[in-house]
Amino acid sequence: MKPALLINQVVQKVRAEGGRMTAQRRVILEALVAHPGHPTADEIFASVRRVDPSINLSTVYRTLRWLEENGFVAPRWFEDDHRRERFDPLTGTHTSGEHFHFRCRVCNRIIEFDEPLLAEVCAAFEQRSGARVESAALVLYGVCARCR
Amino acid sequence: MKPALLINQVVQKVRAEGGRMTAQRRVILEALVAHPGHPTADEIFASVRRVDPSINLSTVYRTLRWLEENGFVAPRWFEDDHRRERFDPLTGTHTSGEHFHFRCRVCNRIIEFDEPLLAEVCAAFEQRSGARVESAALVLYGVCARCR
DNA sequence: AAGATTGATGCAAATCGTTTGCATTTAACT
DNA sequence: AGTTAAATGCAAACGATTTGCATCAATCTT
Ligand SMILES: [Mn+2]
Ligand SMILES: [Mn+2]
Ligand SMILES: [Zn+2]
Ligand SMILES: [Zn+2]
Repeated sequence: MKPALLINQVVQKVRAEGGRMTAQRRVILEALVAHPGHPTADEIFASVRRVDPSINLSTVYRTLRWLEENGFVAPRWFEDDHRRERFDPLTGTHTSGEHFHFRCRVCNRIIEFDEPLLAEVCAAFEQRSGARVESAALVLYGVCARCR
Repeated sequence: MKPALLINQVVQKVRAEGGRMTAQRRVILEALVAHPGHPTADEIFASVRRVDPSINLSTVYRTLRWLEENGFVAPRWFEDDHRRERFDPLTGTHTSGEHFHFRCRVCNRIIEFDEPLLAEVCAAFEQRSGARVESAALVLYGVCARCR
């Protein structure tokens, strides 16, 4: 999905809800999709401020929450600063399905990956425990290829 | 590892560091190992308060941090209240190695499990990406057998 | 056993990321 | 252009955790 398409989708959803497409929402959305990796609210805030210096951090949060509730971004937490929420635009290669993350302890880069084996892990647990597994969060930590 | 043994180990480590084994530390440690699941700081606080009503929450935190730094408990976060830290006493069946968690969305129970397949998931990612994987956090979410 | 030493405690205040209430602005409808 | 209510900016509140500091008490010294 191209960024432009994403914006159109968002416009559509906003209208469908009787909402309004404001300049702030547009700018935040652009900053989000332009951002590599998984930015925090204040990374987006800093980025957006360069375009519109009068924008407020609470607007950034409100917009991100709205995007989250409407399935455009997913919230993520990683063990090192587990307290700071990160936002994962569901617009890249991994749009639709689940995907997983590797975080480099040296450069903090996050690498996304998919892994069919994980479905088997879930299936094995379901069978063993009798539970129904609905979603899975997997984060690997280590040192990325570049940092070795 | 039996709770009593754990306490001895802690005493040993405390002394080795020139620290002091206080009544508070003992009570907190007992509350922690007695607690099923993965308690939060204020669950432990509440539990400890019944034994020693004059104990302070900051003492609970300081003790938990010390236990964490010394490898007696591991910090955990789960997606629903991701902001509240939970403490995992490394004293049960899964003491030494990594283990993983399933969290029931209905009763919030946490089930621990181990899964050899996960080593393969890591190996596959290492090979594909050139990264070195040092640890993995996997949490499954769904509905447990009891709640279905 | 009493005193000295200093690590740990209790308390209150600070911190930090995020949320909320409210007066004001403004997008979208008429 | 005028009306309506959704969204904004601002400041204050929030909740979990941390910190500074005076006091207490576990362990060491005598
Ligand atoms: Mn991602
Ligand atoms: Mn556990
Ligand atoms: Zn790296
Ligand atoms: Zn359940």
